[in-house]
Amino acid sequence: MVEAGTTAGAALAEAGLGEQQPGEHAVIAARVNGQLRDLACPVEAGDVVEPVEIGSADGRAILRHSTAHVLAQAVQDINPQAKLGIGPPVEAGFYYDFDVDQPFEPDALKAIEARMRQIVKQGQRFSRRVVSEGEARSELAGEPYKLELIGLKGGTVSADDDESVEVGGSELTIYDNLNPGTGEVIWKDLCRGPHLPTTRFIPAFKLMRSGGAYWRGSEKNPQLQRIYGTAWESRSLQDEYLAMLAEAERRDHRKLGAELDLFSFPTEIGSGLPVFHPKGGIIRRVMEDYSRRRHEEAGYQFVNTPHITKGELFERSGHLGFYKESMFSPMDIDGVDYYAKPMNCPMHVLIYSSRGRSYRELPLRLFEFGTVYRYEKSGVVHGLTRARGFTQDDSHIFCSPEQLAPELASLLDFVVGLLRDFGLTDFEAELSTRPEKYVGTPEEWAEAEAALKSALDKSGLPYTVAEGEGAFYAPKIDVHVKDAIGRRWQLSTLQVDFQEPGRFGIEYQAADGTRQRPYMIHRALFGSIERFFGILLEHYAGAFPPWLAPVQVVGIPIADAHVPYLDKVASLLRERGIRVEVDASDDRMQKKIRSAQRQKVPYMLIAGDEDIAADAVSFRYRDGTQKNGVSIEQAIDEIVTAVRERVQV
RNA sequence: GCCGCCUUAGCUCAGUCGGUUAGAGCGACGCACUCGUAAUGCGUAGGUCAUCGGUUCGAUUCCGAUAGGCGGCUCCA
Repeated sequence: MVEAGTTAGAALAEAGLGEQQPGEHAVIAARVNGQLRDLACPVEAGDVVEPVEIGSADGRAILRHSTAHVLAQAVQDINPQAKLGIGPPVEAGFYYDFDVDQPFEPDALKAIEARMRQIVKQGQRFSRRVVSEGEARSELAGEPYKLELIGLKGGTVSADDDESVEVGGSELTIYDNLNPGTGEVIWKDLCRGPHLPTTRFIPAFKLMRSGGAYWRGSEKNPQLQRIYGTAWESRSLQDEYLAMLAEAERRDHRKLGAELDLFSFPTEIGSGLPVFHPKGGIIRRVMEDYSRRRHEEAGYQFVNTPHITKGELFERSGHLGFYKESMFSPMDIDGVDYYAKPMNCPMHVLIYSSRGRSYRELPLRLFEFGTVYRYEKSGVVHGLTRARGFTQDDSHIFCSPEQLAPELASLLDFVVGLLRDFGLTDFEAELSTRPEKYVGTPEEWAEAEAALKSALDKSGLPYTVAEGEGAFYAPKIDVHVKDAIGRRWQLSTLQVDFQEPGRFGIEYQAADGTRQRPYMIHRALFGSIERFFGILLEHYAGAFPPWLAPVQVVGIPIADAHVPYLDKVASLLRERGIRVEVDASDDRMQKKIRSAQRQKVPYMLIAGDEDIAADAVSFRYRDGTQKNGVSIEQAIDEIVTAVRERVQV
């Protein structure tokens, strides 16, 4: 509670709430009656004023937003012709869009960054000024995009849009950047604010990259040039962030895939169409085998369907109506259009309807590793995570209405259990509910959403609700995982479908003799095998746990004479199902260790005279530790157990 | 699909302001060495400088198109 006639900053200072000096813990803004405000904002008697530290979520957003202004000023300094788009804070940074004649080149970013450092050093003051629409229009006459935003104000711009940082408040405001000595206006921008007190409050920032971006996010609009940057409350936190990015680059599955000889994308085959090499093939086969076994145990029945089909099938399912753009062009077979399938579900529905079905058969769970082809636009193809041909671990479950809730609950349990077995531990779910455009009745939706929600509640998974984000035919649960370096990936999806059973007119005969329409649940667990493979590869940085490692053991002889002994150990391991190689090349032993280490082989078994004399081997693990003189029997047991238990070592 | 950048040996990368024999390291192969926990030495092979077209006396180098890749945007049923 404060007195009248002062500012938020002064009120906080008087109350001894935080340091208003540049630095890692600086108070850089205030929350006045719950609203974020500049420290220079006047306050009234009775207002509740709270400090906003630069390191808080709000504080970082303000820091990054202010840094975006510094970027824009620097760009216009260097190129006065540049027109301003928008410049909001985003996750871990900020961007600013510009309309420029020449796109930015890497060297240009360096020059802009240098100019930004000068501006930061100068300590320009951010000063807020309320303007009328007419004033704003005349002051910003040279900024066509800003004028467009002014025209939109109160129209389509919602508080969630990036554009709201320019015009999101209840009144139009311009922020002037003032010379700290003379008070002269150096630069100005239409902006909602709030901002840092001065540019000196920016402790660390860096420009990251540039690229094209459609004005207001629509490909119908002209393309602007966007510059991305990041900013942090301290140099060390920025360094940490940059180190995380470097680590992500080190783990890039496209890079590891080539280094470890797992898969490739031959140009001759086509963009987005991977081939798996023997080592990648082993990992993939182990993944599939394990998944297959678990599905069998859970009561799934395995089916197989072809890769191409008459267009009629996808007309009936609705895909050709809604998703034709994402399908490969048809091929003409005897005068009929055939398509590569983008989804497996219509074929599974046909298996269901191949004969009459009884309620006694439900829930009927059909499962297939079904390869699908989707025409992804050329600019979006990305390694294994966004391919044009990939294999879904796809399942469709047909059940009666009363089976829906329990089936969903056990499905969710099954999904998470299997993901855990692959070493993922951090899950989050998202429930997407009825969108504006939907099919079916509100009652059906409410029932399905309630079933999904109760499944989530039972699972104990943390989840968020995404209102209106469901597919037009179904609400859904998406399961997200966090990987070893904290990145979130969307994997599994569960959808309750009202649409397709009706389109195909499928039925079952109920206990009372009536014909009923089953519910259908779509469920992909890995999503796509390829994508999941890529995610696991990055999660483990290529160092797969023994059960998944393509080569589980490498035998390394001290000298050639020890090769036969290791061959004998290897054949014992092979009998136990272990994938083992003996390195009989004429490299020196140190080199062999280095090679095995670089291939991220979980176990190196080394043998020389001492080991042979003791009927033993010596372990070297991936972390460089060693265990010498282990009896052959114990060594085999240790390895076999680790593989069976699916532990990481 | 759109904007920008890139493509030289299996991989990572030098290099050529347009000039005749395009280099290195790693990897592969061969020979010697027979070694106790992350690179032994020597040698050999390997390139239509992505593809096609243009400019030029001459193009890996400059220009254009195509393919593929990378970073963004849009998209991701």
